[in-house]
Amino acid sequence: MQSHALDVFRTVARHGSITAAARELRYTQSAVSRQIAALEADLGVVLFDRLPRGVALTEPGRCLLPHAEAVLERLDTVHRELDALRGLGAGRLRVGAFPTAMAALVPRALAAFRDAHPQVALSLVEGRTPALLERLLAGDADLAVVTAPPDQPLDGGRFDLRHLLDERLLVAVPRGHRLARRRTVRLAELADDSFVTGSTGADDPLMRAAMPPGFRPRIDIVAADWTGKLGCVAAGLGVALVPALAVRATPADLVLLRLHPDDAPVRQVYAATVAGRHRSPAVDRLLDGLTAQARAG
Amino acid sequence: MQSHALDVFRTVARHGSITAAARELRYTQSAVSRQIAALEADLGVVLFDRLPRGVALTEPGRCLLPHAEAVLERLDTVHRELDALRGLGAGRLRVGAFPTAMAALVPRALAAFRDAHPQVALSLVEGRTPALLERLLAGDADLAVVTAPPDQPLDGGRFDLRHLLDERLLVAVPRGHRLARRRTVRLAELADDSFVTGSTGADDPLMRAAMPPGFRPRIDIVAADWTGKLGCVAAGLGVALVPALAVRATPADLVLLRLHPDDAPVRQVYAATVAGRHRSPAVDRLLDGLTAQARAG
DNA sequence: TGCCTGCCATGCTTGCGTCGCATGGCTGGC
DNA sequence: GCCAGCCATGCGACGCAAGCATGGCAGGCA
Repeated sequence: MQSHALDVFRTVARHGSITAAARELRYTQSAVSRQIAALEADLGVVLFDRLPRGVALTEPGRCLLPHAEAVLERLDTVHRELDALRGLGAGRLRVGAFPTAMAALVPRALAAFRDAHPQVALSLVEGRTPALLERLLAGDADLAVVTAPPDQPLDGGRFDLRHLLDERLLVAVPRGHRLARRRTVRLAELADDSFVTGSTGADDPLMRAAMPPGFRPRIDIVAADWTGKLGCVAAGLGVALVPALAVRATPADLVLLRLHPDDAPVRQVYAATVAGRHRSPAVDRLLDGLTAQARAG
Repeated sequence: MQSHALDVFRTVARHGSITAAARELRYTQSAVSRQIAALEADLGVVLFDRLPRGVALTEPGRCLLPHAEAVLERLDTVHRELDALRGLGAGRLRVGAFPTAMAALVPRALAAFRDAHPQVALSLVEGRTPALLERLLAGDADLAVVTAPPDQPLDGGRFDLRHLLDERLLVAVPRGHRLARRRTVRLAELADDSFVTGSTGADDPLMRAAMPPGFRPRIDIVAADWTGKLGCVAAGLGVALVPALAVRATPADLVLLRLHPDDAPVRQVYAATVAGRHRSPAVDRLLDGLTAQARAG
């Protein structure tokens, strides 16, 4: 006896008509009639009385119906559970992350994910938050690790946002710098220092986020990546604002100072997916991994 | 997906070997191999890792196994319950009967049936023949004990009619009545007697059935049930026509006389089911019980 | 190292099962 | 009486299931 026959039986019972069930199931009436007859022969009972207009469940038919429904429901559960497992046994996971999240947080979470689910193909794209969100909406990414300065909150309606952490800004100064012994420093105390940034002036997101009104830093050096920036700082060519996420270990030739809370609004870091879209088990699993990684620091 | 495949899957999982499962299931190894492969293709997951010596359940395979067992167990339950229905181990039997058949014939047959098949749930509804037949057609009753006067034969085409007995009419007279010593009496001999009936005159089905043309009985007393009617007769207030079925025992203060065959057309009593409809074993068994009870008088 | 056995996968072939189309029979409504 | 609705069934085509035969791989033993 096959579960398909039980589905047909259930549909006929619901409609009280072989012809109507055949219509719904996209069969001819004759095929359904024969399927019911075969099921009756298999079970050795008559399941329906054939009336002039339709069919009526017999006692054995009434006995079978709840069982049929239970079996079909169970098989639905099977399919759902295997779908969930399948999502982690194969497939792809396309991730985007903003630059400083790519220093440690995201790579570590991805490495753990790959250890657990080696069959899932991973890809990681770096970008700035606005571009990453576009990728999400376009379906080119499954998940993006993004950040938002306090003055530019993310659109909570179009995205599901999982808060990962609040990111602090640090100041990198060379070990011999006059402020090297401090723990916390104010921006005003750096007014005479040259800043090493990723881009010139107001274009740099870090500088813009940290900039109180009227403060105009001197920028003599622009370096694209953190190796270059921190190298310049260590050589005494200037100081730099550094997101905590970008620091995997404190280099021996640098000192990292905290910015005073009044000078450095805290950036919030989220893992974003598109609201209302099916989320694969892999995405769910990576979300959990990122959350754990953020907690572990 | 068919339940047979689940049984094969379960057997392979138990043995940890396709070849051993094939042996138990009386298939070749190749057939079982292909059935597992088909199930895997159907579900979109790998259920077994193929080892040099046998097979091992994968994660999806381990997920499916308890579900497979539950579905197969459920289907076993289906088979058992339907077997029980087929063999009278369960189910319901809904019976209807016309009033005088409920005095002794039908209750006795039902009592015997319940003694033999206590798991079958019984219900009994009293009604007049036309209403009972409607209940049959509507599927609200499985069997009805009905009667038909000779001038109103039942529709033999829509119903299967099992003839149970021909019901005779008797005359109840008080023990001191002038005709009490007789065995048989003619209606004309009762012309001067007052009749006790269930309703006035021509409305009473018994009076109408027994009434020869031109015979106009005097009706002084109307009593609804047989206790009342026979009580009045015993008290000498009149005589009454009594269906043989209504008499469970001859009361000590009454004499029951037969009506002469020319005066009393015999009513036929049938057990009716709907023609062309599946008849459950319970119905068949009750038909036999009613027949036996009718013969036993 | 070579041979043998165990075990699963797969090609080829045959018979069975399923289903569409066409048709027949019955019932109920107009 | 005719028509429509509805279920059952014959015929034929196609797909599926399973046996036989064979291939490939791994492990054990002489």
